[in-house]
Amino acid sequence: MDVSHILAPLNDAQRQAVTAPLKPTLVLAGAGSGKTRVLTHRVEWLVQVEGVSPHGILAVTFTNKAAAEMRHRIEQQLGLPSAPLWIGTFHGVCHRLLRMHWREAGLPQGFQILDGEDQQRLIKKVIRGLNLDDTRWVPREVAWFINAQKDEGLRPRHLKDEGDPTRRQMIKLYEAYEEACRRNGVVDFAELLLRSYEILKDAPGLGDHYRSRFRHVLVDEFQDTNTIQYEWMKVLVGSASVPYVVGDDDQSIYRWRGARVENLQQYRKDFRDVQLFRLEQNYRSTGNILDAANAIIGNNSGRIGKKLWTSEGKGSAIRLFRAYNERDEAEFVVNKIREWIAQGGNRRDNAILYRSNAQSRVFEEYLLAARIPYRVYGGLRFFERQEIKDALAYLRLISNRDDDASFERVVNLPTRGIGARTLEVLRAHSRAHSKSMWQSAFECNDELGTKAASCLQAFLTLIEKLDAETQGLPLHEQVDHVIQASGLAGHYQKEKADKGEARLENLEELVSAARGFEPEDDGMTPLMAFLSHAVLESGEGQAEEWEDCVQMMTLHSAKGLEFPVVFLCGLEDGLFPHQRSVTDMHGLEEERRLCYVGCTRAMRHLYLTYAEQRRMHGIDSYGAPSRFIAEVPARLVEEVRPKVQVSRPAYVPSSRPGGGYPGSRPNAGNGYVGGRRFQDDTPGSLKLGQRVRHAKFGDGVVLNLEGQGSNARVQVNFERQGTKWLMMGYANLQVV
DNA sequence: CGTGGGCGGATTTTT
DNA sequence: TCCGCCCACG
Repeated sequence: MDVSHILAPLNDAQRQAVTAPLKPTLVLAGAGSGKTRVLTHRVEWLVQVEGVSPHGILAVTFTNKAAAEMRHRIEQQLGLPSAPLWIGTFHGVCHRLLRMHWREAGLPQGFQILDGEDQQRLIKKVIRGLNLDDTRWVPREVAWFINAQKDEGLRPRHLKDEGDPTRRQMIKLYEAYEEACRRNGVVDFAELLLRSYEILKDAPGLGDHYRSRFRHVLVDEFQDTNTIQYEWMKVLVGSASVPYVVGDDDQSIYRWRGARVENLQQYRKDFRDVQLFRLEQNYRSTGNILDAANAIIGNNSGRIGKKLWTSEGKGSAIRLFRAYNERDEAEFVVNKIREWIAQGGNRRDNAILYRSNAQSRVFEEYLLAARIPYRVYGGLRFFERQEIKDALAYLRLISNRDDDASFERVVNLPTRGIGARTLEVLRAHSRAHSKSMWQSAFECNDELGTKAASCLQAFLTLIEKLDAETQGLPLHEQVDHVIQASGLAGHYQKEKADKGEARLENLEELVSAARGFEPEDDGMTPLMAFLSHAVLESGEGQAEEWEDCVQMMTLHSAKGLEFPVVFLCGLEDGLFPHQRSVTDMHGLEEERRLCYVGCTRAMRHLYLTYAEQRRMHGIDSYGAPSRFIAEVPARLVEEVRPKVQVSRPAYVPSSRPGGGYPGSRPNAGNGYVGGRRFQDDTPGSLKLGQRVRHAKFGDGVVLNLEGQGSNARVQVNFERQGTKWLMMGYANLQVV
């Protein structure tokens, strides 16, 4: 058989991985090394060369995007529909299993899925139901606890309070929450995995069935798997199937939400004789960028080990910009983007990456002022919008009357005279009798006033009516009818002009989404399938405009993407690495991986920027440059300072007093210090080298002075706090 | 029942 | 500083 078309587009390492013998495999795939290509070609290889039936292949990813991409590429390569293959996210695949085996899973046939927000609402309800103070028992934290347990595969019965009263209460809340979910016929995201794992493990015959069906299980982004995902995979692979996992320990950035890089190593122990392949040739970035990334990540311990290289050239230097403050930083970035566009580049070639969302605002302001279109990733997604969730709540109530979250959401939307008092009665009743709000609504009439009772009955009738009226209609007409007849459309029509209009447009968009929705085979009604789809795939870019925009996002959301020009911003200790991550080594190393991820997004140009002063949460802070800056070899870095005419070389040898930054490794020797213009008219009585005292920062030595009058600034190397720029007017420095 | 002002809290995010 | 939530008022 001629297999050249499978192998031709691959480099040597990729070819080894694609054609690997049929036994447990680990492909260590560096950033930009053609990971997806290897996965899809492996599938092709299995089918066309090894004669594996597509029916026997399962491929799992983390995001819908990755799953869609994989499906698309496999269809293209194989030239046939990928339907017989199971390709999906962990959650998607587990969901499918639970739909098919709802009986074994002990779920109602029409069970629905809670998204994070729904989950938190329900938890809040549970907290209040137990008469607990929800400032002491914060729903967010309780949700965190519960999810963390589920991610570890733990049920309340597995947990011990260890004599800790807080923990004991948390466990009780977990139990009560499980009970509430059962009553409402809902499952949260973590539950999809855990429940699915449990039935594969315990339901008679089920595990065997799937183990003999899926002889090949491929897992993408393996470094992001958490405990339950790994256990799930193991139970599915069993002893006879062939696992093929692809990942990169250096790109593990989700430890904080339960991901365990150790799973890579664990995998090598749990499966005997795992063959390891390394993909190290990078097709994305220039040599300098890779050298920088390699150097940074080299400071981490316990890596499996990998070094990216490219056959292309070195490319331009990595540009470092020291800004006075966050506005200066934004101005610099926007100017560089302007230049790029002026030279004929696309706006979308530019990505502004930052550690935390709060940083985006300043960039937005400057881009707005410069009239450069931009797009901020990670806002509310389509199916998470208020009006969409309202409409979905009606639809969910139609499919499952016991869904309390949905009930409470729309029972009085639009206003129909059902107030807090009425709801309190219902809640009390449903708590006391372990019934859903819907059931309680039928049984509470004598506990309510006649008016309240009749309003409530009207709502119940409305839902029944909507259900009856939409029976047999095509999905999009069902959606449309519910939006209209529930009064939602009218409600939003009344809202203030542009806001209400936007909401109505979104509701129309929801109808279009329903029109374009193609339900899968499984025994679900189209409506149920659509509702699950809405939760599981919250609709990144539902109404995505194909506009040429500057891209802005956190480092986390940048993973997997690439851009010709990358601005890695806010490189200050405390911000990146984040204050809350530097206390332990694991945290710091994860921040470093994040930095590595950021750098490796860049194809041609990488800018690193930091601000000496940054206003955040209304307070000015002075952060030292990120320690990661010092980890980039000096020979790769070129300092940019467009605001000041540099009349002397930017590099000042270490003879300079206090050179280097606190937190940087000794002898990192980067040439980014110095070079600032000295003023002839030194403000006040301060002189270079002068010892001064600051109320907060303590004693230090004046390194640099610049500006005049109210703009005068002084750089001081404090003994304890390191080097900082201060405004002369506010610093109130005393000469020692 | 809806809104406005006061209060507290503010990494990172997918499903 | 800014956003979201809660409560008090109209």
